[in-house]
Amino acid sequence: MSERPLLQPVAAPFFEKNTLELARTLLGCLLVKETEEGVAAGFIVETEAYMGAWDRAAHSYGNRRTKRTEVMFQSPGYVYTYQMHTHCLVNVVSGREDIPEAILIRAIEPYIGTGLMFARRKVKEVKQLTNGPGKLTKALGITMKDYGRVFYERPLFIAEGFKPEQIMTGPRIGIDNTGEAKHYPYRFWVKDNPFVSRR
DNA sequence: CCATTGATGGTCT
DNA sequence: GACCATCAATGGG
Repeated sequence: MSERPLLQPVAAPFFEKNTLELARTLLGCLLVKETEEGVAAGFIVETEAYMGAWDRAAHSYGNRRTKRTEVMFQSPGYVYTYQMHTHCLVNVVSGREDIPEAILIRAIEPYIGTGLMFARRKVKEVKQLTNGPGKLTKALGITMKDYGRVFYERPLFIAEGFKPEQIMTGPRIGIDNTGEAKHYPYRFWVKDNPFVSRR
């Protein structure tokens, strides 16, 4: 009998894809966080691509390099966390080194550690646990301390999941003041999944 | 069910 | 001091 752990991180080359392709590929994959409290994981069901230097909605627009965006210039697979108001949001760094692209994880479907998620979120309905980018980080225990980790190693990693039947595409959420970029169809989600943040 | 609004704190100029 | 890749509470249909 195999004693291999149930959840195994993907290998680093998994992230070596065109950013828009990776944003689609991440749908259905597991996002896993291991802490002292236990393991929590969910299937990614909604993502948004941020296309770096020429995308006005990206933090790295114009190759802007600051303490916050620094990790976006790393090789693909790095963890980019940043704070929005009182919430921590998590991104997968994409694009080769010095190409500052990233993919925001906007929603997951709880799979493992639902009890732990409820303890962290204090909501009543399962749906409310992880149907938004600030909600899922709190449910999984992802914080600014995860900035600069890599998604192909523990304790915060991507693992294989399911293959979505149908993927939907549309404009990104909450980026009204970015001119042309507002209309780019860089948001991806699993069709009819109840945990997608908006329909 | 949906739309609106106020609270919120770190980052960057 | 402005700007947000948000959330939860509220009030109406």
